[in-house]
Amino acid sequence: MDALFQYFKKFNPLSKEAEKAIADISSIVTIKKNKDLQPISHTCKTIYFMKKGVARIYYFKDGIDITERFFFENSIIARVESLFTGKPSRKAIQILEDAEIIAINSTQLFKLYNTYSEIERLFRKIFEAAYVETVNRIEGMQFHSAEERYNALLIEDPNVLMRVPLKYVASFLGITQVSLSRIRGYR
Amino acid sequence: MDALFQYFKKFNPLSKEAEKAIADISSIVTIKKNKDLQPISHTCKTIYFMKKGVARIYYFKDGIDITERFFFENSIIARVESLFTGKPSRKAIQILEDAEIIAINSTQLFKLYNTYSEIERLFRKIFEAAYVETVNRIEGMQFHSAEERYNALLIEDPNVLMRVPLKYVASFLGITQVSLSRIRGYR
DNA sequence: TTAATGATGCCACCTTTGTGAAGTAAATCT
DNA sequence: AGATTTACTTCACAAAGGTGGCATCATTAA
Repeated sequence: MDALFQYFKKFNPLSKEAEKAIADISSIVTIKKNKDLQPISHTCKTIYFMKKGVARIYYFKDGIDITERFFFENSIIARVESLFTGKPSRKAIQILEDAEIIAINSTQLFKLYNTYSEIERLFRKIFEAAYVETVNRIEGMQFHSAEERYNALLIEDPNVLMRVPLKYVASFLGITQVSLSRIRGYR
Repeated sequence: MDALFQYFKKFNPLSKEAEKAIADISSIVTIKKNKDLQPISHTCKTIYFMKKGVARIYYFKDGIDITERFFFENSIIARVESLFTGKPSRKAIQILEDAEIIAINSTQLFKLYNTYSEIERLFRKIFEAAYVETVNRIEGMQFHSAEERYNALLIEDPNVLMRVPLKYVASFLGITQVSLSRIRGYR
């Protein structure tokens, strides 16, 4: 649980009581490669913290598997389009490397917001930062060729290319596996 | 100011005092078409509410003007990648139709978060909703042809095509003006 | 260990989109 | 109103990326 509180400190330090309140509504999940942590069409009621392992959020568009994004150690995993709307998600979370994950019950967490405004503030800041990342990603997608997007990934997040099958990387970049292979071939 | 509080009600109703506190740090701006409400490379310290008019966020990539998104009546305008990080923004806000805008001083607003947790909650919810919209937009960009993206825009946000010059729509869709013209030609 | 499956790379061919150039229409400015 | 700029469209050509097929190598399962 310590890794989680260390992570929180970067956003908003918590009192001991607040940490305990979060610990009380959390549990540790270990899950094997290729399993779905959460399946498609379930409503997201859990916020996850990746202690160890790799995961991705994916969905199907016209029958094709598309990766929305990847998650590595020390990051928060959530399908926000379900978590914040209460609607079922069309997306699933899949484990790509045997993982150890902390699961926080979001229904209870949101109740804690009423008692501990420091917790509400913490998660406000966490999701503000995630929002900024997402806005920046749109910029990357809007006017760059596949090759430029690949090279950017190579520099900014080499983890992805070392720990994740290329077929998932391709759809993440918005291209087919063939195009990705072609681009990598340019060397 | 009333339009703003009406808008807030959809997210988190405020007490009269909280409304007054926000009114005290806000001002009304009227600004003409084609003017920049905020220029590139300024750090964003204002959250805007569009009462009347149209605006866009844009930036330059390799010397080319790219539109990130549009804003119409009854929406919050902010360059979050600057607002939430304190860094200067590479983006500007430009007015596309004579506008009447409410400007909220964000430095003072963030201070109000300490006194009025209802205000912190309100803006948490506003930006959570904006975050969800942004995540959904990535989905639209990841695996659709330019023609599909155009048709989706035609259905979901016809305002854009009726009130905004096509050259701005093109870069918003991630294509050139020539491609957009070609697609529209298919009729 | 062998079979089966999955991941990757590569080829030929075709479709979509970008580029540069040019023309027309509409808006804006004295 | 006339001049100038801006918006939009079109064309011919080039480049990028998708499709279907197939070969190879690595991983997993029996």
